Amino acid sequence: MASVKKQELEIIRAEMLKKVGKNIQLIREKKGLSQFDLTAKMMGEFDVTNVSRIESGRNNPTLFTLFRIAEALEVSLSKLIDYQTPEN
Amino acid sequence: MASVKKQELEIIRAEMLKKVGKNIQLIREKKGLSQFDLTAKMMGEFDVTNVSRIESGRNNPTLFTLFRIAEALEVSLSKLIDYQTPEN
DNA sequence: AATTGTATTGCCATATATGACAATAATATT
DNA sequence: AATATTATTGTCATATATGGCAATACAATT
Repeated sequence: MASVKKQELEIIRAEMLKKVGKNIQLIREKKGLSQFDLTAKMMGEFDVTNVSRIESGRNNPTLFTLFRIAEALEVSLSKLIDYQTPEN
Repeated sequence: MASVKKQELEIIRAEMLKKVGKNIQLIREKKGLSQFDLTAKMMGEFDVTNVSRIESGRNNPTLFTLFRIAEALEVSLSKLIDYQTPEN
């Protein structure tokens, strides 16, 4: 596993971030919340621009950020990042 | 929720990180792997010292780091960070 | 006690997530 | 079309996760 090429790793990373981001966006929209609404429900401060960047896979959020988003969306952390590596 | 005090937020964060870290450690040990073994199974490079810091809750790992750990431990991401906010 | 494997801690450098704000784009809604 | 709401993108500053390495601590075994 550690032998994955750097280029390849970047692709895996991008794909995963995009997938989880999309999932977050889906859950948010299902709840009828705007990105701003979400930040308003989050514990502590969170800038709305970062929601956009996370949902589009541009940012690689920290566990604590994911935790706060999950809380605000009233779903479990597991549900939020529900992701399985695609089978080959 | 955004009205949580900064001090309080810090406590919630620390508690969550510690819990998830313990969970990771538990899964790793159940698989009979040392921290070093884990890094060896991870995609790309990962420094062993950071495993220690994550497991003890000192670090706030990124989603991609959690993803790589999950892969190496052969569990789903959801399982890895399986965490529920304690009921009041 | 000595050795060996494992884990923790400290330090520094680099990369990047986030805060903050402005500008632009995209999407309703009227 | 005009306006309002929402989302995206850019830039800069700050905080911190990670890479890398050394030193120390801890645990188990002999």
